[in-house]
Formats: sequence, C-alpha cells, structure tokens
Amino acid sequence: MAGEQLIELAKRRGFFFGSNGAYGGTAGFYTFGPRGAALKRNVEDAWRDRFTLKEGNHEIEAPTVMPEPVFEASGHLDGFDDMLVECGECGVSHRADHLIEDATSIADAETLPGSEVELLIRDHDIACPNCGTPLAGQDVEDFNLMFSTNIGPGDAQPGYLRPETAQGIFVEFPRIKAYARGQLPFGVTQIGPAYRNEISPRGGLLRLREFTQAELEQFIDPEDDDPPLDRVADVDVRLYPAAAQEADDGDYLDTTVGEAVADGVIGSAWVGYYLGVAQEWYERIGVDMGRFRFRQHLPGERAHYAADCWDAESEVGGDWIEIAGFADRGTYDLSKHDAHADDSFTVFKRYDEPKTVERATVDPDMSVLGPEFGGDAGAVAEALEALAERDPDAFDAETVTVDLPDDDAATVDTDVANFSIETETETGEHIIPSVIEPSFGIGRIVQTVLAHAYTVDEIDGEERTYLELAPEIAPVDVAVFPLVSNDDRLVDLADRIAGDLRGHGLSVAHDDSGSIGRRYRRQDEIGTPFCVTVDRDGLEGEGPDSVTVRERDAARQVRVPVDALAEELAALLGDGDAASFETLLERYDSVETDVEAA
RNA sequence: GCGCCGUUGGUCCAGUGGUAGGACAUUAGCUUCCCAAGCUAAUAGCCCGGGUUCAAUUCCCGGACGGCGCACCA
Repeated sequence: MAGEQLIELAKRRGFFFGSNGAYGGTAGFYTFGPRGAALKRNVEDAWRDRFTLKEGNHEIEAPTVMPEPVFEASGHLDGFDDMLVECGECGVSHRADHLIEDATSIADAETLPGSEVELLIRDHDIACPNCGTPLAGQDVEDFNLMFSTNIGPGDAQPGYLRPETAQGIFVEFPRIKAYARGQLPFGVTQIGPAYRNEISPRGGLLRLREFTQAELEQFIDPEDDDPPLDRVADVDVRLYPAAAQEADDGDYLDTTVGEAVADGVIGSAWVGYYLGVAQEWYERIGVDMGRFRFRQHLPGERAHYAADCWDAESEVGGDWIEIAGFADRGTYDLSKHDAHADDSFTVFKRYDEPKTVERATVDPDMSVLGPEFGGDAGAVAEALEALAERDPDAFDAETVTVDLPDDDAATVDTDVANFSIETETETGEHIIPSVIEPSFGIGRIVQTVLAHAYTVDEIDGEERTYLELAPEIAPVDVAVFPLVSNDDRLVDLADRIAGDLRGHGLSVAHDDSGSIGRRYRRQDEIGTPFCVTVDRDGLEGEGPDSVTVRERDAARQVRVPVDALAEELAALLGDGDAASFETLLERYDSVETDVEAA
C-alpha cells in the first residue's frame, strides 16, 4: 500500500520514470533509470537462470520487427484489431463488433469488414448503449493494436513490431528444432521487448506500449511427454480456481501442486509443473507470497485455442495485477505457421515398433501415356495413383478406367500402370508439437518486487524508508564508505576496497558525501543489502586491518578483515543460503552501535 | 477513444493579471568515529501552442502528460 510514495521514490532514486519528458512525455513508454535498469536486468538474469539454464532450455533472440505474413499466420492481423464506432451525440466509443453480436445472431462480427459493419448498424437500428442515440451513419474505424512500419524503402513490404516475444520462437521453430536434435520435449525461451499500441496506457509500468516479456515455449508431445512433476509436487500454492471465482462465497484453495494436478483442479500437468517452478521463483526474487495467487481464467476470458490457462497475480496497491500467464496452447501456433509458411513445423516421432504397411502403388509408363493422352497424361497418372490407394482391386482387370478432372474418362491397359503392392516399413510420423507457454511480464514483476519490498520502520527513533529487496536482484550489491571524509587513510582505503570489490564483479557504490547516517539511508532507499564502512578503529587496533559490514534490514554490524571482505560478500550475495549474516556474526566480532531498528 | 480533476526547481508543495516562495534532496566548504545532526554558500522551476490584455505562471480555447471512472486488455 505504498503506491504514490513508491512512484515518488522510483522517480527520485532512478528506478523508472515516464519517457521523453523533455518533449512533453509519451504515454505508454517508461525509461528505467540506473537503479531500475540494474534491477530489471537482475530479474531477467534470475529468470534466465531458472527457466532457461536450470531447465536445460534454449534461449534465442529474434528481431522485434517481423514481416506481415507472420501476423497473417498468427492471426494478429485480423484478430488483434478493434472496430470502434463513436457516438455522435455523447462521444463515447464502443466496440462495433460487440454491438453487432449483441443485436444480431452473428457470432464473429470481428471478422467482417468495416463497411459491412456500418451497414449492419444502420439496418438493425443499433443505438448508442450509453445515451440511446442511433449510431447509423457513424464511421467504423479499425484500430489495430500492432505498431506498423515498412521494411526497406517504400511500402512494398509492410512489417509490424511483434506484439509478443513468442512469435519469434514460433517462426524460427523449423530451425530451432534442429538444434534440439528433433527430440521432444524441449523448451525455447526469449527475453525481450514487445509492442502494443494500447488505446489507453495506464498505471505506470502496468500497461505500456513497449514492455519486456520473458517467455518460455515448452514443446511437447502430449501423448508421450510428462513433466518432472515430482520436483515441485510438494510446493505450496494458493489457487483461485474458476469455480471459486464464480461462486458467491468462493475462496482460495491452499494446496500443493501435486494434489492440485491429481485432483484435476489444474487440468494440465505441464501447466501445474510450471506453476510450481514459478511459485518458487517468485519467492526467490522477493515477491510477498501473502500477496500472491494463481488465478484460473474463467471460461469466457480464455483464448479460444487455450485448453487451460492460469495467471500469476500479485497484489500491488490494493489491486491484483497479472504478472504471468500459463497457457496450454495446444498445437494452435505451430499449426498456423505450418499451414502458412513454406517450412515444416513438425517433428518426427519415432514409433516404439516400426510399423509394416502394405501400400498399393502405381508407376505409370509415361512413354505410353504421353503419346496417347498428350497434355492430360499427367492428370491420368495422378488419377491412377489415387485409384490405387482407393480401390486396388480395380487393377485386377485387363484395363482400368479413371475419371479426369475435366469430366473426361481415360482407359488404359493395366500393364501400363505398373501396379504393385509394396511393403513399406514406417518408423514414425511427423507430428506438430503442443505448446505450454509460461509468459512473464518483466516490468510488472519489477513493480511488484518494489512494492512488496517497500518498507517503513524506525531507526534510532527516526522514520526510515527502505527496500527489502532480495540481494540477488538489488541494483547495488554493496556500498563502501569512509566513516568520515577528513581522514585520508579512511578515504584511500575505501577507494581501494571499492575498486577491489568491483574487480570481483560486484556492483559497488562509493559515497563519501554527507554524514554516515545519510549515506546509509541513501543505500537503504535503493535496497542495497550491505554497506562497508572504513573506520579508524579498524586500522588502529591489533591484528590485520578490518572494516565494518552493515546489513540493511536490522542495521546490525560485524567487523570483517579487509582481506576476507570480497570472499565473504560474494558468499552473502550468492543465491541460495550459501551464507547468511548470522554466520558472519558467529565468526567475527559484532559491532555495538547503539542503533535499534524497530 | 470519452468524461471529471490536475500539471510551479531533482522531489513534494504554497502563491500571484505586473515572470515566484518553502521544505526535502543535490553540490562545495567547515564540522563530524556509526545511522537523514549543525553552520555557510551555490545550483535549479511556472508543461506546450494559440487567444484576451499595456502585461498571462495566473483568465479563455486547444494539445501533451498524469490520476480516477467508462471502454479495452487477442
């Protein structure tokens, strides 16, 4: 519940802000500042680690501009536009196709041309649902949600910015399958921008015209391929099934992935598997699981090709927002491209046992058919082949007669057809894989982790705002300060340590401006998990030089030798529980600061 | 796209028909051995276009951007 303060912090501290402010701003576009870009990249890296590397999947990077035929095949060109009609009286815009569908028995008015829709509005006396004024005579305008462009000079080759990153994966499937050696199941991922020319962008990062998606297309043979469900069977999930949403007293279903799949609440085991993987991943990057749920699509909102569909939703500012979708898309996408494109979008599925089939074939003697039938010879040969398949017995006679496309019939000696029954061994068949699609909105995840990390507490009686970000995704790993800036020994050592830690691959902030408390607060506000402070005590005491390491959440401190610093920090920042601040406190001296976080 | 409301330093706000003030932040200096301390100074702003007016940041119209509601979200 920190909506406005969070937006203010995001702007002030460089997480994100509306783009092109110098030119008045552009709705629907956001720029990630230095902190936001780092945070977003860390989220993407965490996603890549879990959904690409840990799953053994293949990541690709396809262009954002794709030619028109791609979207003719995908259905986006026809299906992705809205027909709008504006009321001349009250000015409210309506979906023209919806008005038609309500007033007539036409089911898919979306596919009608605009001119016809205008006639239908006139013929059926359709009026504005808002004010009742007849809409006859108003223009129906197409509004396609894809950004269009031209590829090369002129307008000979129209192109569009992809409205989802997935199309790049589907289009390149014929080649990608070769890299997977043609073996199902395999998964292909892509992280990158997608574009939709939204009518009305709203809500900060929530609905943008350019946004980043991380998508996984898991290609499977639904008959043979099962997910490794046991890996996530015990993962607890909070489900909000369609039935519960429709019931008056519907409630969440707290269960495990294994049980939900076994009970059929989750229809697809593959979808269930990825819900479990996603649940653990969201937890890892710091989503508050008390403000998280999986919501099943209602029958009405499901895309027509999706068998079962669940959304991951998080609560931000009191609203539930969709942050990922998990859909069983069946063979929809690959079938479309298989039908439209030249290449084959199938994989070869080997049978367990080769099948032996007897096939009737002909091998017509064209040196006879040619002279006899002239230009029709080819058609005669084709008709013979078709007949052999349909009615092999016809070739038992002396002559055989076939019908030609132009209603003529042709009779030839059976010998000429060279009819035979051949035995063939079939080792498999070409199938179009089914697709399970987990699709993540990166910007929405960034917004979620920021909102869930936003915390206000009290330190030393002063209110403090900080981001309780997971170290893995925090934009800065560690900040290094001299405790005071009027002692060159401290300043120089802080400089040296910062450089050394950067050499170890850490993202390091260096700050010697203002009091130490002020510098801690700056880092707290951007979620830096650890601060290293160089003080005189660490240089003057017995033994090797040491510095203090402060953790963000409770402001506890421990004194660590400079020589061990890089190694200890790397362990603290590594993913998983490789090391915790508690273990540091056990092994080194803690620092009394009289500071109390409450 | 529609309706209502809004837009003043980096951020949050005050204010005015005669071109503006605060708080916080930032920078520099002094001070400072652990949590937004203090002192001094500096940087920095009326969203854009048109109209009314001697004069517009202020009033009017339009636009852009933002918030809320409607519509939309394949």
